[in-house]
Amino acid sequence: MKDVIKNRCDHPTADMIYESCRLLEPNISLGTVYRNLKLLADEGDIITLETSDKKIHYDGDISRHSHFICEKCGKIIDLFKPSKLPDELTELGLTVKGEKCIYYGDCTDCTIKN
Amino acid sequence: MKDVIKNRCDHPTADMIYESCRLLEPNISLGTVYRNLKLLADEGDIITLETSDKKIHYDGDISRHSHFICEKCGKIIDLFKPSKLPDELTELGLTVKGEKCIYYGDCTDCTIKN
DNA sequence: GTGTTTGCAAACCGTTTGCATGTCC
DNA sequence: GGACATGCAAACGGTTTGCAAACAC
Repeated sequence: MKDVIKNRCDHPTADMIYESCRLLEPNISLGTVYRNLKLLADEGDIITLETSDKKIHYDGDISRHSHFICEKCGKIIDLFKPSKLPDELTELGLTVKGEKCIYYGDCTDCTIKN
Repeated sequence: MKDVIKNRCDHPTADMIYESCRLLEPNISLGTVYRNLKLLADEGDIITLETSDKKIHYDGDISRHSHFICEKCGKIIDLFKPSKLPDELTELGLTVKGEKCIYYGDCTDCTIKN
C-alpha cells in the first residue's frame, strides 16, 4: 500500500490508489484504503494536498517541495527548487513544515487555450 | 449577501455565512447561500480557500495577499506583505493569480502548547 | 407575459465508521 | 487465546441540484 503510493510520481486521489491496489489485491476494500491513507498521513509518510475538486490528493514524496495547482484543469505540478519563504511568516512566528505551500493559478496549457 | 462577506475580516465557511445572513433575512435558505457564493467566486468577487477541514472557506478581500493555515487548529492567517514568488513558476510558464498561495504549518499558539 | 431568483428537500459523492470476520503471533 | 488488520455496508456531512413558487421588469 505504501509502495503503491511511493512508486508513482503523480498525486493520486484515494480512488485512484484504490484502483491501483485492486490490480495487486483484487479484494481490497475502499475503507481499508482510506484507513491506511489516513494512517500514513498521520505518521508523516505521505503528504495530503487540498485541491478545489473536493478530493484529497496524496503525495508519496515527502521531500521539501511545494506545489502548483491549476484552478482551471486541476493539474498539480511539483516545484522542487527551494524557494525563499516570506519574512512575514517568521515575523508572525509561523513555521511552515517541509515547505508545504500551494500556489494557485493557470497552467501553460490552460493559458494557451484561452 | 456580498456585503455580508465583504464586511467581515475573517474567512467564513458557507454555514457561517448562512448564519450571518439569517440574522438579516431569516428565511434565506442554505441552497441560496451556496448558489450565490459560487456565483461570486466564479465572477472573482470573492476568493475560495481549500483547507483540510473539508469545508470551503471564503475571503471577501480579493486584494493581493496570501494565506497561512495551521494544520493543527485550522486557523487562517492573512499575509499581506507581497512576497517574491519562486522563479521556478515563471520558468515553467505558470501564472499565480492575485498571489494566491497557501502555506501550511503550525501557528504560534499550537507551537507553544506542545 | 418572460426571465431570473428563491426556498425547500432530496440527491450527490468523497470520506468515515461500526461491526463481524479473518489473520498473525 | 489476544491484538490487530480487513471487507463490507451503512452512515456522515458539506455541497449541489431539481422543481415549484415568488419576484422583477
